[in-house]
Amino acid sequence: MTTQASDRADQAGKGVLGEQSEASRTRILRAAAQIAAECGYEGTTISKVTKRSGLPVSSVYWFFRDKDHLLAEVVRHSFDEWIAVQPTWDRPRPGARSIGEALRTILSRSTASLASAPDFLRIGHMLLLEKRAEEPAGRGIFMQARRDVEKALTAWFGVFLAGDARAERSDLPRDLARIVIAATDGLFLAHQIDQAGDPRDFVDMVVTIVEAAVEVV
Amino acid sequence: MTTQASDRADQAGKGVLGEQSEASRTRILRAAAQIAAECGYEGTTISKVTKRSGLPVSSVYWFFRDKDHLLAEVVRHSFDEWIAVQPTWDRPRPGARSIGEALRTILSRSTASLASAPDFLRIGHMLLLEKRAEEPAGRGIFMQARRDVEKALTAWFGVFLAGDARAERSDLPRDLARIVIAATDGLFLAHQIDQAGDPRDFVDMVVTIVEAAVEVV
DNA sequence: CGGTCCATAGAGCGATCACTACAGGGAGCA
DNA sequence: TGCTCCCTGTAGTGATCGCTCTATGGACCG
Repeated sequence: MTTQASDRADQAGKGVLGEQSEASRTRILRAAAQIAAECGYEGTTISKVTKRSGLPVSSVYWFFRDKDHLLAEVVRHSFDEWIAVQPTWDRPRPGARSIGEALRTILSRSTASLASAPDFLRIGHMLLLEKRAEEPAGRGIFMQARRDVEKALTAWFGVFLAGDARAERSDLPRDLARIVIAATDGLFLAHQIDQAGDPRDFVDMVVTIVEAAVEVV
Repeated sequence: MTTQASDRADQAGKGVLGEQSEASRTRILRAAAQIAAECGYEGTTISKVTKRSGLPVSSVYWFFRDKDHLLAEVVRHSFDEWIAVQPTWDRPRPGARSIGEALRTILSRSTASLASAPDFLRIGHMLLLEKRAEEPAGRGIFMQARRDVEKALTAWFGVFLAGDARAERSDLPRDLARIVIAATDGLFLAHQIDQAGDPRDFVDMVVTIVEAAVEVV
């Protein structure tokens, strides 16, 4: 899941855009992300994007094929920004003693960034909730990102539990990964209501749940 | 949280509509619920509603003030339908021995109906995800419904834990209620991707989590 | 039969939608 | 100076949006 070239750059055959060009493209993406967060998928109009970005409609269609591809790139761009600041899930931190401690370290950073720039998560959830006939391009991108995260989390749990007696149940790491993701989804949604909720409480909750789940199983 | 009279019935001063009238109103609500599930809030257009319901636009505006109030009534109607088939949360079932067993009984019925008619949950989640300036009427209705459920769940846990040593921590029942709600949200969302997932697995998961949480705290 | 009210039918309003066409400006190179 | 290419500016397309208007069919009451 890495950033691919835009529609325009694809046609030009180069992955590199000029400074001005890149800046304009990013301004459009940011404006679209904000508006999608406020008005939803269908509520995001090209007119609003041009007003907020300050760029004309022709610039939007210069960089992006149509509205659908614009929003797909918003999801991709936002997810790439998020994943770039994540700690590596490849293996447990060397100093970690318990699974709870290790998980807490990672989740603290993940949720902190989730609270600051969750556009891909917000828009992705919107796209998951709609079951329309012709699915938007952004939906596929979000689902792929989700699968990647689940895979990484599963691997992380797998490595951590290696040598453990419970490792015999081969689907335990995957179940734990799904619990973490589902808990993140549910509490991200709860956060939309109760903005005052402390992210650390959220982390405590998830860690408690996972520790307990490992204990019980 | 009970069904209120519609805009039209309000003006007429009577809560009762004729047979034909009630049937038409319900057809419009059902059509709007389906379309909102497919296309989202802004994607729900009066034109689509008239096509699917078979009733003309004038009938829609006869029963509902505008699009916003129509969708608010969809949320209310769907939630009322759901709550009507729920078991009472007032007190634990007499025969239940453990909190896990009691919770399992209730959650089994709740999730079974969630899988069949979750329109209010789906639309409600959409409304929660959007943080627009002027909030839709349906959002307030959904949040009130949510608070009612949290309250009932909190009371249920409170009664169940009465006399327990842990009852000293007065916010434990509320925390448990929020865990159940967040887990339901998260796994409802996961269900949108993996339609094949067995609801019973879902119940097992939540029960395990709550049992563990009670144990650990 | 005429009067009243409910619900439906359908035309049409101005505004906005996604998107296109095309001209023009500015930086680089000659 | 003139040519080229990238990006911007503006005007406009037909379609559809939410919503209003007026007319009408049918049930009930006299």
